[in-house]
Amino acid sequence: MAKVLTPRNEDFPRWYQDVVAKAELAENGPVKGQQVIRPTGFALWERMVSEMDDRIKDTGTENASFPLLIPQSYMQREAEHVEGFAPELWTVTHAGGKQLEEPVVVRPTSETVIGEYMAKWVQSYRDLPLLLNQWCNVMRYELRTRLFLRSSEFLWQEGHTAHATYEDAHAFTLRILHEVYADFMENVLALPVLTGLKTAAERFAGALNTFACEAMMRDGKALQMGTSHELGQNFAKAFDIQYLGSDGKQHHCWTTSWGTSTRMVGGLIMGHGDDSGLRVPPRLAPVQAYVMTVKAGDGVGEAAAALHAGLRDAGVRSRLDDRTDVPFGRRAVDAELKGYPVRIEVGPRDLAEGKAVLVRRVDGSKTPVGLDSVTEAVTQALEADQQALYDEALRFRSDNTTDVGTLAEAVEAAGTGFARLAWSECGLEGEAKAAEQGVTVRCLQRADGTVPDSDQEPDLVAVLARAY
RNA sequence: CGGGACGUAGCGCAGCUUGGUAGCGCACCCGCUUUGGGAGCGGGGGGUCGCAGGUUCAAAUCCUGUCGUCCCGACCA
Repeated sequence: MAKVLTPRNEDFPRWYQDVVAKAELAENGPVKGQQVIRPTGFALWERMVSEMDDRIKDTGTENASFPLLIPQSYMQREAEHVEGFAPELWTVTHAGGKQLEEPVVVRPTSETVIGEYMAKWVQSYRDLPLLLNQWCNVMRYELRTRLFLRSSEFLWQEGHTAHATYEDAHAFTLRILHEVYADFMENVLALPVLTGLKTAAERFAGALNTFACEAMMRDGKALQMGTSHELGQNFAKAFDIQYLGSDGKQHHCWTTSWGTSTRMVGGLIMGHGDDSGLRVPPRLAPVQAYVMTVKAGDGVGEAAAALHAGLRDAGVRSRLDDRTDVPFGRRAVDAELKGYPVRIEVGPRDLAEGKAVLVRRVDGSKTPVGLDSVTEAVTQALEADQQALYDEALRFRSDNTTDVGTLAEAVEAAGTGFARLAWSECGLEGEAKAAEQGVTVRCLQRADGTVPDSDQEPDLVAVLARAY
């Protein structure tokens, strides 16, 4: 078979670009760092949005929409926040052909505008918690960009909540991390993620603590897939988000914010893809089953259409390809590039035996299946392959995670994967030193892998890796 | 933003050293034969050579600048 993609082990970044291009996921926009997401890529994002949105709403959070443009003065109200985002801001200085009196910034994130409105909407402890989310685009100026992984404009979801107490805000931050983010990533994206606490160096600008989900890509590098921040009372004080408590006194709220972006599409590609292209986990897949005619023949088109209809009736997201003007090989290769979990091939030879061929993307296996049992076989395959992808990714991560005793060993091990080192052995100095060699502390965990409440806990483990 | 490489048709590239009317493969269009793993043959369309200056009778080719892309760093979802 002709080589369609640069092999992963030959040049991983090139392989990634090849997949993005050949699977028709996205391409560069006309302005530096921007991206055009094509229908095949956007369909993946839409499925992510759908699954994530359900989980977000299950926490009682409601969607709303806030403006793209933010007064520059808002950004400046929280000192660390401005400082952290200043290098990434896009600023609008003109409108209607005239210079603006106060420049406005294009949102890099919306803590500030939303904080302003939270302050209006929260009056009493009875208004709490206030749980908001918005799906939108944000812009951050970036020096080095890569499709999906880092672009100047990207799509995301940002949740913003206000709570009466520290405990409630803290608990909610972790609830989002586990019940929404990690749950979605592991059960839908089939990507095992480490959940942990970010070090001060990696913390969100203006946050008390940042928690994150980190996944391992197939080149051993880490990708931060989502973050959940407890903002303490920093923004509440900057934006005067106060409530009257049952004690008759005014109190500042405790706020949180949390986000996941189109970067997850990049994670999906690099977490599951192989030398033939994308491999999309069935629960996520916009197209789960791809029914294709192999070649023209008596009753072939009809049989394929019937199988397609049967699958749809059974709730399978099926697509029919009955084209006869494109050779079989090209269509098969294309289906593999796009990572459709299963393919049903129907040709005259199969029909003569009353069968179709079930091809599974995960392992490439081909199994003849009686026409009557195609739907059942597909359903079972989808179920099994969702698990197979997760298991494979988990195994890869375990095989490439090393427990080490010194910083030097950690940096060495991070060349191929994750290194686990006692935080007491690493420390802020070790973190800075590793950073010089392109290795960062991805997160801090307790020895048993659970998420610490703060970096002051004893016996924490630092996970070090190279990262995207 | 520093270091390196590269911008020639939608994609991948040759041509540049030694200036002289722009080429190849794939993709695209038409026809016929094909369709069980990127089909074959024949015919055809498409590029002010990233952009702007300069040198020259003449610039894809030489010079300067600029923009963009990729890789490595610094900054980051």
